[in-house]
Amino acid sequence: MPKKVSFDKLYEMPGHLIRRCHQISVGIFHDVCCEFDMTPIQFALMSGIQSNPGIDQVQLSRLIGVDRTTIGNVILRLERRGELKRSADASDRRVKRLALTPSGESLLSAALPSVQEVQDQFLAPLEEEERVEFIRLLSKAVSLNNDNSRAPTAPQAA
Amino acid sequence: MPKKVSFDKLYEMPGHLIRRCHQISVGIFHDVCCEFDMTPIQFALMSGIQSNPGIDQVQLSRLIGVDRTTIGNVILRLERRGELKRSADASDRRVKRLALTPSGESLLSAALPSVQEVQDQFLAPLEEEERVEFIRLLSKAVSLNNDNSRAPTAPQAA
DNA sequence: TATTATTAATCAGCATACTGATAATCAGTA
DNA sequence: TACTGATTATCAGTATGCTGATTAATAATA
Repeated sequence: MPKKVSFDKLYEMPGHLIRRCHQISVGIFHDVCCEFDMTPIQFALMSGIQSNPGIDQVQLSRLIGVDRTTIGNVILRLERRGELKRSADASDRRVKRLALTPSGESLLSAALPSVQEVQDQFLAPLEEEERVEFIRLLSKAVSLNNDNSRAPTAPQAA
Repeated sequence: MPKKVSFDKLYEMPGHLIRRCHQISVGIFHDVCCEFDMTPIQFALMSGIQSNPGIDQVQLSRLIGVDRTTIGNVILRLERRGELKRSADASDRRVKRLALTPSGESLLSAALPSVQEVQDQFLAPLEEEERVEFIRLLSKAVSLNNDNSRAPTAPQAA
């Protein structure tokens, strides 16, 4: 079969490999955490709220690196499920402050070991030293490309 | 502000870091390739078809690691734009074979240098040795986790 | 031949992720 | 005070990525 330059290089392109890693990581998450009926982004969002109760949507989106429009929809779903509550800010009527409900707190605590298990399972095929280096390189790529991101993180809120 | 275990570890979790990398990679793609009005997955899909003209949707989805339902929608959009054509297989009426149109071939060729530039830009913050190691670790994580993936690749078609 | 199993493509539905625009509100200034 | 600019949340629209189900066609078998 004919082969062209564009496809020969696809399997070596960081963009393609990262998309596949993301796909795999999300797949493992759903396998391991299926009993909690939760998505990776919902876990991140609830973690951010738990650590910063009363945070608003914009600050939360900067904390975990999720687009502010996207986060609005995620919050809506979690609010409907009763895992968090929105309340109007007293001095600024634009702001809606976020806090977990007791149900949300329980869910987050219950899911945490499984979420850790997801990370371990993803890294399992790598050698111990490779795991450390992989995380270091991912962190470096993320932090040094942060300004190029569509939803840059600004974790000063935490 | 209070901090909890779940959030302390988020920034070190491969799942979170990979999601952010993906977000950044896609963001750079759209910045650099905006003139081509194309998405990363559309590029991958067109590359796969160019290298395997006449491939069907299932084989293509296994080649580039995209869910078969998702790929149907991407193909539909590219067909409407005139970048590819679907034609019924003669001996198996279930199968629809895919091929790029001249317009699709031109688009792919024109975009290739920019797509390469996306990869370079993403890797730019890393040292030369780190880039090689990063790609090696990404490849290893992808290939050894392939069976855990929701859309495992099976590149025997290429 | 008739039945069963498998496969390719599609459909409905949901969630993430973005763009660009808008409404409401707040802060700073002429 | 009135105006301007910035900010928070939201809306409409589009694309990727999945689940589970369905339809049509093929392949394998009793």
